[in-house]
Amino acid sequence: MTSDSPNSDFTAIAFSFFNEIGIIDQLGRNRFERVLPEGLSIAGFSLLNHFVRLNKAQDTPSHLAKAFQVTKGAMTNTIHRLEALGLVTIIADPSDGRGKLVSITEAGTAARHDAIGRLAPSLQQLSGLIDPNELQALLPTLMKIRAILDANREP
Amino acid sequence: MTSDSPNSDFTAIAFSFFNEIGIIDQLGRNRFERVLPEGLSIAGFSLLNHFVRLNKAQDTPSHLAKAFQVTKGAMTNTIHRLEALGLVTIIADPSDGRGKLVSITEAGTAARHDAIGRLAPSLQQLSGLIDPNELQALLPTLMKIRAILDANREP
DNA sequence: CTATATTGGTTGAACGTTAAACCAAAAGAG
DNA sequence: CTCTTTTGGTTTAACGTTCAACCAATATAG
Repeated sequence: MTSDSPNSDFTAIAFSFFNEIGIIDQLGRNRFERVLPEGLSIAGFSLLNHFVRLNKAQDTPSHLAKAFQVTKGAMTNTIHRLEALGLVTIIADPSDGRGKLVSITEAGTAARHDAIGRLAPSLQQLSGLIDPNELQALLPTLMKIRAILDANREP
Repeated sequence: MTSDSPNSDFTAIAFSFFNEIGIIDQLGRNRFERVLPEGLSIAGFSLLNHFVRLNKAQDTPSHLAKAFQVTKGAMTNTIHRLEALGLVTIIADPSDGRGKLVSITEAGTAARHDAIGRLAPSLQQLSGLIDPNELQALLPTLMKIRAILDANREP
C-alpha cells in the first residue's frame, strides 16, 4: 500500500503536507504574536528585522512587497502602521515622483531589539523540545518547495 | 560553522523555518483558494472533506473546532457560511440543550467532490515539480513539530 | 510630440482568523 | 436542593491579508 498508484498518492501527501504547514503557521504565528510588544505584528517585526539584518538604510514599498511576497496593499498597511508607531519614516522618492522611500527610525531599531529579547524565551523553550538538526534538515526542501510554488502561481 | 554555538544557532534556524512555513502557507492557500468553487473557502472545503473522509454523519461544532485547532468563533463562522450555501445543516442536539449537530448535505458531498476535481490539475502540476518522496519525508518531522507547538502554547 | 502602456502606491470591500465578553444549559460541590 | 463552575455556542471588534478599482507619474511606441 506504500507504493501503489504513485500519482493519486501525491494528492494525499500534498493534502497532509499543506495541512501541517497551515497548522504550524497558525500555532507559530500565534505563539510569537502574543509575546511581541503591544501594537507590533509579525508583519511589522519582519519589516524592521529586514532593515537591520540587511543593513539597509531605506527601501521602497514595492520592493518590500516583492521581498515579502505580499500584495502592495498589504505592504501599504504594514508600513503605515509602523509609521503611526514612529518605528519607520516614509518620504517621497526624490528621483521618482510616484515612489516612496521607507526608513527605519531609531525607535524602530530599538523596538526590533526589544522584540528579539521578548522572543528569546519562547525560542529557548522550543530549542529544548525540537532537535535543531532535525529542524535544519527540513530547510532545504522547504526552500525548494517555496521557490517552486512562487515560480508557479495560478495554473 | 555547522556545530558552533548550538543555542544561538537555533534562533536563526527557527526564524528561517517559520519564515518558510509562512510563505508556503500563503502561496499554497492562495493557489488552492482561487480554483475552489465560488464561495467555498479552504476552511469550508476542509470541513466538508472531514465529513467524507471520516465518513461521519454528524459532528458538534466544538469537536470540529478542536479537530481543526481553531477557535469556537472561527468554527461558528465556517459552519454558518456553509449552511448558507446549503452544504451543511445545523440542528439542535437532542441530548444536550446547549449543543448543535452539524451534518453534511447531499449538495455538500457533491460540492466536495467537485472541489476535488478542480484541485486535481493544480496538484497534478505540483506532482511534476516536487518529488513526492521528498515531500513525504518531511511529514513525520512536521507532524512532530505541530504536536509540540500544540502541546506547548503560550510560555 | 503625443498617445498608450506600465509602474508605484492607496483605498475599500470581503474573508478567515483571534480574543474577549456574553448567554444558556449542564455538571459538580456543599 | 442550591450554588458555583464548566461547557457549547454566538457575537463584536480588530488584525492581516487578497483582490480589484483607482490615480498619478514614468516609460514606451508611433
